[in-house]
Parts: sequence; structure tokens; C-alpha cells
Amino acid sequence: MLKQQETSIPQHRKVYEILRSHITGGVFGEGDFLPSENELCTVHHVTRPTIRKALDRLTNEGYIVRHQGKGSIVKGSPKGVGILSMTGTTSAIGQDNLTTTIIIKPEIRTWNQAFTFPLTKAEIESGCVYIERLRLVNGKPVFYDITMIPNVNLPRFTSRNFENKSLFDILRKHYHIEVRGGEQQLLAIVADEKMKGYFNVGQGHPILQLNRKIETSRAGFYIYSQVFCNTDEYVLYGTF
Amino acid sequence: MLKQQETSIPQHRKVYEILRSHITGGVFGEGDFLPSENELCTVHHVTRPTIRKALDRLTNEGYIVRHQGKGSIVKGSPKGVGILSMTGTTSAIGQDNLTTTIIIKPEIRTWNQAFTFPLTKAEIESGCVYIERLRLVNGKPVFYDITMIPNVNLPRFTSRNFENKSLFDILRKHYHIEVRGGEQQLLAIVADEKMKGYFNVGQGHPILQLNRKIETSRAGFYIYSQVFCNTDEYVLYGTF
DNA sequence: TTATTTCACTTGTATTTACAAGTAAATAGT
DNA sequence: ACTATTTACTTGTAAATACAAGTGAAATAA
Repeated sequence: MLKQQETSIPQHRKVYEILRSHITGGVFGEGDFLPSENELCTVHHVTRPTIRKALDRLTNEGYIVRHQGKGSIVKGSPKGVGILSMTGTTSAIGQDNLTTTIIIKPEIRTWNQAFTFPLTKAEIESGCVYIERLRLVNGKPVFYDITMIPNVNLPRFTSRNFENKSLFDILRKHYHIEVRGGEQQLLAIVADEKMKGYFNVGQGHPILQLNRKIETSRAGFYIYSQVFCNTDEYVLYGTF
Repeated sequence: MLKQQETSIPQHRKVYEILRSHITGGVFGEGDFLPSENELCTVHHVTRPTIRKALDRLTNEGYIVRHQGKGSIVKGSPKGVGILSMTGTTSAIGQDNLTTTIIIKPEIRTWNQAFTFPLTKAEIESGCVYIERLRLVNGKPVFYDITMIPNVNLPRFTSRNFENKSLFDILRKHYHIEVRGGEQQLLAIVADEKMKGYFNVGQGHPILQLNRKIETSRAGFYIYSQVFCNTDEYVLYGTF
């Protein structure tokens, strides 16, 4: 058996990616049984501990549930990475219905802090890429978000098109930056003048606010985002 | 080496529990290095894969971060399981400052649905234990929560004292029910008359509402809870 | 002294092997 | 026909072993 060397991506990660894409892509639907661990072994040419590591991750992230003696059952695809548990707005709603309007195009700015989060010296010195977007679900404005990303080693980033694209997908595909997790604050506020205009709501309308510091696979590289949500029609949904 | 048999609790789970309690208990503080995997092996009389499985879980739940070539560093204890990522209110704030007033003592009720979540036939037939609590952080009312638990196989549950106790700790210790995860909805609302009274706030005050369906280690056993939060002074904080 | 290499240590990945335990269908017995 | 048992699957746990790869300090060479 030849050693994996080509890409230095671990086998269990590869298997995880494949199975995950098969679940999100609809190859396996909700309620379907995954092939047994031994079958997966022969298919992917790895041993059971490797397969199990991939399944462990899928289990943790809520894609599957496993039952001793029965098998691994697919739980669900899009809900597994809702807005509260992992990535951004796109995965929470489902890309089909989500359209994005750029309010402030990506531009380099200086910053001293990111919302309520303090910054390191290195972050302050490098400046940030600043974006403001209004996001509409089925034509209705639901999210208004401000994103700040440290301006380090992201070639051609400001010239990219962010309309109807997931920021996290862009970072993943073009810069090999993956979201690992992060911390967030949640609070309920009343809409200010700006929000009233964007969301087209009246005086005293309640708005849900999220401040997030998002950790990535690149050490020391954090993404900061502030999201305002009108939860009148679309509540925030997430698994944990 | 003698086989573990006594309790049928897996070794990696035991090690996880021990390390977790040492982190939450302050034996290891934030920034401390955990003993190396090999050291933990000799201490707990298990092999590295077993230790690594325990560390995997601690990593997933945010208690530690691991760095190849360096070691495992303790990240933090209470924030790791904030209100949004895992368990209940208690772990989000820190038990020290949290006091609880029971508004409606645990009582058996009939139910047809749990907030926005539909119920199975079995759940409807068994009825539920209903609790309403007001929770104060440093003397200020911050959370008002309604909890509904299926009334099945929970001896002496309604007669237990829930003042200043974590519901999840009680389930864990006395009934061996552990929280696995769940789904939740978040929205911002304005305080109604009831909330205005409980939180001592004025007209039109924004309130953060959570509806949660919490999955447990007992198959088919879900806990339903609705939480209202006044985020004026204490925002919801969580890691993911 | 300074720069480089070596080495001991850490976690990361992967295989192989073995048995335990839950599930469900096929089978044998009554 | 019905019940109990066997059997063949499934996932769960655990050990022993090996090597890869990152880290940092000590030893070494310039």
C-alpha cells in the first residue's frame, strides 16, 4: 500500500471532505444509511480507525448519528452549520434565497479595535479590509453586516466580487483559510435610524445583534464581524 | 494489566471527565500546559490513542488547544461551554453570580407542542414536567426561562430542589442523562407586560428570545426550553 | 561570539489486531 | 404457528507499534 504524500492532507480529512460533500450534495439524503465502516475502508483504501476519525468529525458537526449495531444515519445537511455554530450567514439560510448588496465595497482602513474585541499590535499595524453588506432573504432585508479582516497576505482580495458569494467560501478556496471556531456576543437592541432605513422598519423595532471574533486555520488570523438581524420573519436557526 | 469492567464506562471517557474537572476546578488554569500525552498515559494507565480520544473531546469542546511539537494548552473553563454552544444558563455566566427564583415549581402538565417544536405521540402521551424560573446575575434579573421535560422515568424529579442548581447537572448526576447537542432559534422581541414586570424594564424594551430543543444521551429524550434574556448589562457570550 | 546542526521532546497520522456489545434476520426447537 | 437461539452483521473500545512533523534547547562548528 503506497503512502499518501502528494498533498500532505491527512487521509481522514480527505474521507471527511468526501463524505461531507456527499451529504451536502444530496448523494446521501436525510435518514439514509451511510455505508458501513468496513465498506468505507475498502472503498477509500484506509483502515477503520481512519474512517472512524472522519465519522467522528461528521458526528460532532451533526451531519450523522451513529447507532451501535445498526449503522451511521445521515441527519441533515444545511442545518448542521447554522449561523450560531460555525460559519457565516450564507450557510444559515441556504444560498438559493440569499442575495447580497454591497453597501461599502472592500476598502483598506485603519482600526484600533474590532467592535468590542481588542486587537493585537500586529493587527492594528496591518490595517483591515472593511466591508458592509446588506443581505436579503427572498427579497427582504434580513441581515446587515460589517466585516473586518486583517490586511495581511491576501493578494487581490479587495478587487474580488463579493456579490452573492460566501466570504468564507472565498477564503477557503482562494486563500486556504478555514474557519475553526470563534467567540461571539449576542444582544437585543432597538433599531437606530440607519437600521430603520436598511430594514424598512418603524420606531422601536427590536434587532438582534451579533459580535463575532472568528478563528481560522491560519494562526493569529481572526475575522471580525458584526451582524444585525431583523428576526421578524426569519429567526436565526442553528444546531449545537 | 487488568481489564476495565467494574462500571462499563470507557477509559477515554473517564480520562476526559478527570481532565475536564481539573480544568473547570482550577487545577489547570488558562494558559497552563497539560501534561504530555505520554505522561498522561503512565498516570492513567492507558495508551496514547485512548488519551488522544479524551483530548480530542476536550479540544472539540474548547477546553484546550493543541500545538504540534509544543503541547496542549488550557484555553478556558467556563466560556468553553457558553449558552450558545452547549448546555444551559449556568455554565454561560458562572455559577457564582447566578441565583435562581422558581416562578412555577416543577409540575406535571399535558402538552401538545413545545414552543415552536412539534412533539412525537409518545412525548404527548407521557406529559411533561413544567418549570418556570427567573434567574438573576449579581442580583439583577437577566434570564426568564420555561423548561419542559418529558415525564418519563424520572423518579422523584418534581420533588427535587432546583434553587441555584443547574438542571443539566441534576440530570447528569442523578439520572445519567447527558446533553449531546440540539437546535435552537433566536429572535429579538419587545418585552410584553409579563417580561416588563420580571425584568423591571419599560415599554418597548428589546428582549432576546431563545427556543431550544436539546438532545440528550437517552435516545428520543429531548428537553425543550424557552429563554428570555435582558441583554442590557449582560450580553450572551459563547464560543463555537 | 555567532550561526548551524543535532537531538530530545512534543503532537499528528496511520496501521494492525483483538475483543465487546448492540441489532436484526435466519434458523432450530417446541 | 410461535418462541428461543444462533449467526452474521453493525459500531464501540483498546492496545501495541511505527513513523511524520513541528518545537526548542543544547551541543557543535564556524
